[in-house]
Amino acid sequence: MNLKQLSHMLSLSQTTVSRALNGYPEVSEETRRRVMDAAKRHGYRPNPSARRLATGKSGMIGYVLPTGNAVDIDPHFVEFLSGLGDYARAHELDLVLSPADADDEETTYRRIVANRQVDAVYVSSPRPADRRLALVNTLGIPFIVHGRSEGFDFDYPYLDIDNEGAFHEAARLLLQLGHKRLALINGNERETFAIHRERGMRRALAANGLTLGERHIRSVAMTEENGYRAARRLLEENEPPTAIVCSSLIMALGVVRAVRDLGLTIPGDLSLVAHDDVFPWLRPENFPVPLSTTRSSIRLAGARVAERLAARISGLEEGARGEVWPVDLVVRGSVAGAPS
Amino acid sequence: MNLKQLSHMLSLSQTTVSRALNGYPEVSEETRRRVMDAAKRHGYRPNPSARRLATGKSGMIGYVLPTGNAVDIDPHFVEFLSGLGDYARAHELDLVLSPADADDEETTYRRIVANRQVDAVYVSSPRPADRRLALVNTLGIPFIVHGRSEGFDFDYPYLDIDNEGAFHEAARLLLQLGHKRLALINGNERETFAIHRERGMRRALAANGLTLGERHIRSVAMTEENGYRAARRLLEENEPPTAIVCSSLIMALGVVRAVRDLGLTIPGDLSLVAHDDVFPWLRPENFPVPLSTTRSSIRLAGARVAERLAARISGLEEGARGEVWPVDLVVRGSVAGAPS
DNA sequence: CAAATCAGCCAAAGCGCTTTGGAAGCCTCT
DNA sequence: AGAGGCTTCCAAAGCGCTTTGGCTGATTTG
Repeated sequence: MNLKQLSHMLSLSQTTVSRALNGYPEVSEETRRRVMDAAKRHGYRPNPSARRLATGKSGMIGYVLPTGNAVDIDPHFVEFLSGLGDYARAHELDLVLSPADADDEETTYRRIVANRQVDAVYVSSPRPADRRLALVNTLGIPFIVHGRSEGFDFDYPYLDIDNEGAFHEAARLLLQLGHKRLALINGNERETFAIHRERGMRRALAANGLTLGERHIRSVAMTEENGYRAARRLLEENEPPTAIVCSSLIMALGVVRAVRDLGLTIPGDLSLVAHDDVFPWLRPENFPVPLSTTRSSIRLAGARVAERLAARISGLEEGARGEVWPVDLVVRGSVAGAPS
Repeated sequence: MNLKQLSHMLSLSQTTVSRALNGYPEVSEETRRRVMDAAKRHGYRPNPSARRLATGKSGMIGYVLPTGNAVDIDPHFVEFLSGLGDYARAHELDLVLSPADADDEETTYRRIVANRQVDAVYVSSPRPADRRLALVNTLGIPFIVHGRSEGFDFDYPYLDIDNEGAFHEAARLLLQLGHKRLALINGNERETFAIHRERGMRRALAANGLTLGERHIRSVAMTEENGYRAARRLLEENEPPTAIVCSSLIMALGVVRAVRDLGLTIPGDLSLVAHDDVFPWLRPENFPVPLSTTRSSIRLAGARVAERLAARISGLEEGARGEVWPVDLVVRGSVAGAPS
């Protein structure tokens, strides 16, 4: 059932039917009703390919997926996706994943924009002065950044959580408990979120006249193994930290294992706080010692990004609005006063 | 730069240029070379929307993503996706995720097929007599199932691992070590993979004149918490199992925690084997006691599914070919002889 | 009362590609 | 020399939508 057939049944022109369906004003209310009715009854659905060719709009949002042998998509992605899907489902938006060589995403961005394959894109895990942002900004496709970049002379729309504030609060709590030697096990130091977290922690320390020594900060990919290694290195030093803040629950698993291996205890010998993106399959309250966390649901962020993308596509949202979500600090058993 | 302009520059018809580019025989080699050359030089890329409208082919593969508030996409998905991306990138295939209400995926399947949005789809986590299979089979779109279903009167193309064989081997090993009371912590019992695993284990037990009691099998969603709860229930019984086989590494985390909480040890009091889908962020060799596993890379499966989908789209693969991958049994420190 | 306005509809021209149904030119064969 | 067969190209008809530029008849305006 296509437009031609439908308009023929109604003894109307394709023009009128099309306009009736798309809510244009130059069609009488009665006619519109007739058309809408017939369309529903016959299950008419405009062919998206044809519509796309005519309008250039695809009804899909895009994401350039970095891939490669050495590239692992991390599990945060799937939670974000869940949220995105929650919103997209309700609005019949589809998501297009365009796999790209992790070393050359630019070509792929250019392709999907030139081909008008998607109406908008989102960019995630940005770095300072991330070239992808500059690119999508000049390409002129609606976009939203999940996270933030820095060092640009233009503004851009984003959704981020207050990573600096979160880690500032976490560190402040530990300091109040009397800890003097804090350490940070961070994510990839080239990503902005990691920079912000470090900054928040340094700020808290500075306020107490302390600093974060070079040796007390580790930046690694967020795996259990890396968490373990980082923790061992830290804890086997001369003056080991009495508190660790850690950028992910998965790394925290490794930290807990290291602590055990060394015959230490949490929170007796070490206080631990980790960031929790709220995975359904791994919860901080179920750690051997319930884990204190800075918590922010990445899934909710996904839904919000989808919502804003939809708004930008339809012109409801404009400009470079940035949105920063506060982060909860949830205190559980893994923190205690500094050992004397 | 579109076809019209290009053909104009070359003083050729659009027909000829199109045919030259698409490798049709009715064009002289010299002309083809000229055309190819000019196309490359001017960076001509056919507009996919137009091509799609004309041919009905989209160059994309589809996946219907079940969503909903109570629905969690599990982290296996992202690993599978990585593999799929690895292949798709090299072949300029895009992936379309169509979020659907988890209770009604059918509507979405019908939509993407009717709209010709994708050239092929894959279906994952099938259940016995899964309606999605019957649907895509009758809808006539090329597809591949990741996993298997059962109870149909038709065959279908799939890629699966030998879940039954894997768990049979795992159980056999434990039996050889003298264990008599085995337990299974399985995934959702309604999915075929879980059924196969249970079957494999029962077969090994039966060969030794043993059975898997109702109380010694748990089927739950694969989270750390569920692993913990299942293990506690099992281990707090009168005659607790001396060995557990577990369907995922994430649940195994919970099992390990339960064992610790109860003051037991691995492998002294309990031998443990788990299935490992090969996550980069959580490795069995890094468990407190290195974990024995049945191992199969879900990422490689993703790449293979993409490859076969591409083959089916281009007509290179036909029929209902099923492919079953063997699973490695990797023995590490978490298994030992049964306690006396 | 003629002119101007307006609501409501339509025919046709795109969008950029593929594919059908020739046609021209050149050989070969009888 | 004419018929038949290749090779190589082309014009034009789609694919199914949106949108431009009218056209008609009824209503308002000066």
